[in-house]
Amino acid sequence: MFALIDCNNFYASCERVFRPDLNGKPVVVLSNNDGCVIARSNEAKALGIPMGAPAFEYEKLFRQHGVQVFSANFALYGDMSNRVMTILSDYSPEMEIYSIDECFLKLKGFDFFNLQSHGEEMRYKVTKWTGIPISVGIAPTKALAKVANRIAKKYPTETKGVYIIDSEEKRIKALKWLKVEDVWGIGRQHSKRLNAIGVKTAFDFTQLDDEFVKKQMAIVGLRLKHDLQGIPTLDLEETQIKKNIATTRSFETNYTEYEQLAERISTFASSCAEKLRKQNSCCNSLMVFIHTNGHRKDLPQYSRNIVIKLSFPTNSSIELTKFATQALKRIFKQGYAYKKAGVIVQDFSQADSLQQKLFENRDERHIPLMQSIDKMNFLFGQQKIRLASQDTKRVWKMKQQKLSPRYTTNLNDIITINL
DNA sequence: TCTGGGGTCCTAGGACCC
DNA sequence: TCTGGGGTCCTAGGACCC
Repeated sequence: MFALIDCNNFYASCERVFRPDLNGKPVVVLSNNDGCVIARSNEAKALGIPMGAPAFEYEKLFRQHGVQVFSANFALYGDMSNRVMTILSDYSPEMEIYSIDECFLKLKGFDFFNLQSHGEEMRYKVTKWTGIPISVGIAPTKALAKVANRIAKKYPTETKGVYIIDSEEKRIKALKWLKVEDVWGIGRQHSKRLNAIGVKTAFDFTQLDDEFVKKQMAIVGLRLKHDLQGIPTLDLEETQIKKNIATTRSFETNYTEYEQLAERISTFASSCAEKLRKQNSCCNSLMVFIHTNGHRKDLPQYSRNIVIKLSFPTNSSIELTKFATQALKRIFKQGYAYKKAGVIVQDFSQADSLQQKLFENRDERHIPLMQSIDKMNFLFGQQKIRLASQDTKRVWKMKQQKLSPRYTTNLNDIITINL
């Protein structure tokens, strides 16, 4: 059996942990730059605020209904996630952290366990120790565990937040209840096509012919179908090491000058380098992209990306910044109002087993230098040591008007309790 | 005026090899 | 008029996830 544990309205719940006065009130969390709604409490969902809603379009509604609005506080959410995952890791030796607020547990050898009470205990302990409410779905396959989780979340009182699919009757009942567009792995495109041929529920989907599913949705779709039929096809995935690393941002205002973009690109490249070093990888290729604001039909549009093959694998901030700046030079065009840019590094090799090249002009001195920088930044706070090409005067700022304190990661922000 | 940021996997098709 | 048969590797683009 697999368990899928999912935090309810995760970001909104994190904000509430330290603001219990917000319980029962509508809460939304916005994306970077306070752009879109990326998390909603149940009360906010009930007001009809959709996922991804542009904040400026909903300002009036927020005010009318006293919706509590927060800027994304990823320092807080990341730390809360670690706490939740650490607790859950005690409930099975095999765990896959699927996203910031979700994990799978493999319950192999749990035949003599009462899974219902096992799930209820997880739920009790996580809520008690972190303040985050969770839902638990348990089933013979991952895709069915996802379905079970949905039921647990939808009917918290009836299920006590834990639902188990452990019989054929329950499986069929659950699949007939679930709309095909809500199935994990079936997105907008596929559900449109499926709906068109009369496939409305997850159950309808499992009744389709294998060949047909494979033709329409490739091998991924077929695996999903089998998993939903109760034939375990998807197993826990262990990959911890990322295959791509990106740092990209939208700007609060438009940038028109090369120098402004060059500073951003330098910062993004050195952030990618830092993330590479964290997972002990070097990259062999790098992409830089810039584009104007696609929503502004009144402005001339320009969008380009460029991929640079590096002559040697590296994770040095200095090297990557140099390559990224060269790349930017080749795609930058004067006369446009740029709104977004980013750096993506790809094609990794392991940092400690690099292939030596005959004409490699890699500077070995960067290795201890980067180690020292990382160490100092860890000790003295993020970004204390930066490259001169980065924003040393802290000119650049993200729009974050409703940022909550970093309650759990910054001593200055720790809460005070008056007894 | 204001519209996020990060990932994964798969497939088709082109370029190339012998 | 007729023009083989088998591979590999790479990339762009599509679909999906949270």
